[in-house]
Amino acid sequence: MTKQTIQCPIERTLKQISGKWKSVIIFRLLEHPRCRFNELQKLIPECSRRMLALQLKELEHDGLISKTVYPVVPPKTEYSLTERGKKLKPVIEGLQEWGRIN
Amino acid sequence: MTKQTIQCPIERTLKQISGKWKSVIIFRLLEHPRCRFNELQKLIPECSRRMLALQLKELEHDGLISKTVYPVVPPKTEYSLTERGKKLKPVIEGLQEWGRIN
DNA sequence: CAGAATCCACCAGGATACTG
DNA sequence: CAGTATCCTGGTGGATTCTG
Repeated sequence: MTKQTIQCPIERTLKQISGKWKSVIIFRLLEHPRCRFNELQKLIPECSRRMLALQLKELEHDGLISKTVYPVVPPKTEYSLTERGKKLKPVIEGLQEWGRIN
Repeated sequence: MTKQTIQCPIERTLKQISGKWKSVIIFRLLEHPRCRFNELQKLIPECSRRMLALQLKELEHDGLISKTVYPVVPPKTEYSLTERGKKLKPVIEGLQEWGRIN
């Protein structure tokens, strides 16, 4: 988990979404709800498997996404945004929009 | 400057505002336009002078803030948001708001 | 006052290999 | 398939000192 400093709300938000791949993961999950691990991998090929796992774990810990594990062989998991995570939509779109026109 | 990866607009935005202190600096400059170096220091006491200087330099390089240097002794500088930087206001407020209620 | 320079510790993250 | 485990390196950021 990232370092401990004084926390104003902006910082808390950024801590939760600005991990190296978090914003992209959230963005992908907004357009592709219910993604499997490997699907996310393909959607974000520059992100290593290790990093993807780490970031997903943090996002889950922060309650932004939830993981469903199907007890089948071979393993199958699905990731989706929680309600809390979905509330980020306008914010993420704001970031997207500003980045697009600037 | 931060590392080079594939750039979707969100990432570009986050790169520019999510340096360790950048969002806070921007936030402070939204409420306190035209701040001197030491004033910012006092507004963000947990940020070291070194870091403040580095972050300000990057923000300036990215065209989010501008620096005015008055040719006086002792030195006097003032930092303020550029137009481009000011456009971040709704985004920053979105981050702030989400962090506040979540 | 407003920084720049230097030194150093730590850890984020890549590459690779292994597993239930 | 969906992850761990381990090893290793470059970069981030703190502390301190110097300067125009």
